[in-house]
Amino acid sequence: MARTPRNTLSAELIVRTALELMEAKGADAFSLRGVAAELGVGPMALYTYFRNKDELYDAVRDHLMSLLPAVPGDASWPDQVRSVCRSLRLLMLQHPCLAQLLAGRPLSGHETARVAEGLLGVLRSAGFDPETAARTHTTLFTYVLGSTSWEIQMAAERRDPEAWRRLRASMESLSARDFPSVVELAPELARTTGGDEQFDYGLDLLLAGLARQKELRTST
Amino acid sequence: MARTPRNTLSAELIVRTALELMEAKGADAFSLRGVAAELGVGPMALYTYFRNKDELYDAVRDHLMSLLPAVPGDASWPDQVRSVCRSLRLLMLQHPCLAQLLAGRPLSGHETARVAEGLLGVLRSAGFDPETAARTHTTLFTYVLGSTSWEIQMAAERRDPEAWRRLRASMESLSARDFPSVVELAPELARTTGGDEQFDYGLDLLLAGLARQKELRTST
DNA sequence: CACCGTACTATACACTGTACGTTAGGAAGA
DNA sequence: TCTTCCTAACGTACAGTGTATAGTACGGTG
Repeated sequence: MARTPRNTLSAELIVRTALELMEAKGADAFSLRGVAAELGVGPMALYTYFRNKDELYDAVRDHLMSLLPAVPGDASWPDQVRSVCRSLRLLMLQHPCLAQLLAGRPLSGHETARVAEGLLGVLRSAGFDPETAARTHTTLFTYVLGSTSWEIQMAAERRDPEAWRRLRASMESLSARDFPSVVELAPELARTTGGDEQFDYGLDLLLAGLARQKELRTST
Repeated sequence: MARTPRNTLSAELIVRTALELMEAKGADAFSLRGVAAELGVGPMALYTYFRNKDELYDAVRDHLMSLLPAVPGDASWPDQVRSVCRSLRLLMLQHPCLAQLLAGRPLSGHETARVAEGLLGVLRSAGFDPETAARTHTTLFTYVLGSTSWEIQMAAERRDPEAWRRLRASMESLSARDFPSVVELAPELARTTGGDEQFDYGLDLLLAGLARQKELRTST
């Protein structure tokens, strides 16, 4: 009788289960014991495949990153940049835990290099010099990360009635004397927190700045 | 004999102590019991002043935000925007835990409204319409947040020798066939991760995009 | 002086990640 | 076939965590 069946686990299975739990309950409510229980296994069984919790985090992150689509080859470079940035944002929106995984742990591994590769390739082909390409890549990447993380967090806020009530209350308690602009623009601020238009607005600002910089370079 | 001296605590003292611990050991290694021990008090004593850990987090965040300087009145609007963004970045660099506090919890409270107020005031004075001002504010804010969080995280990485070694190793194991651009631009990427120039580069892109957009609006 | 609210303590519970030592299933060698 | 060894999974244990609950003593007010 198979009291302790062997090879029921695998790194891939653990990662999949961990991802499910994170998506169901959020990345912070995730625990090793939780995923072990889900797999019907003791907590220590996971340590056969991962040295610690952080390593499992990284594996989940890399798995998610591997879902990123390739850069479309037939498009202008601004459209290619847009595509890469939107893909990353979309992936973060579909898997909200990804934001926390990207923010909380340093990147490493091949999958994260794929994002960089796509973007850097586009920029280099567009004629940017190495330093500018690297700087631009970092700028775009951090913009997507910050902007989308913020969006996700705000969306989560809106879903929790208690937190949402508090936020509204603290907004309305602001005196128009001390915070005239915030009070005046409250409806616009609420409307521009997240969404495709907001994301594209910032992205287009960056691209417009890039285009202008490119003009200046080539004209001299 | 004063076995249980009264009024030794206060919300402000707790916040100060919590901040010290966070800065010394990082925001994630912070615990209520640690603060209590530092204050020579039982863990539950803190619950007189804060309903839970998150509320203490928020109090620390608001305290840090109150350290932000006012917007300089005598400057062009792009310089004013630059000043606000740089101030926030500087504060985050001086208090690395602030990045985690801003990312992990929703904003609320008057102190966070102050940042918004400064930026929104500048943009409104510069002639931006309400919607554009709100959109621009969100874009700038999320850029500063994302960019500086990233910078802080990378700097922390570099300080930990073990993590740093791993990062280098995983970078060098990338094949030049699969990741030509990443491999080619590795030195530039390492150099452009963080620093004032990198931050200003992205900020200037955004400002250039804004300037161009402003031209287009006024010309029509 | 009696009283009561408030500031703090003590105890306890349900969690967490993980170090350590043990056990049993499968494969390989004699 | 029997022995041996490796390793996947187990169980136990420990030092933490946040916090619910109940108890206690001080300080100001009647």
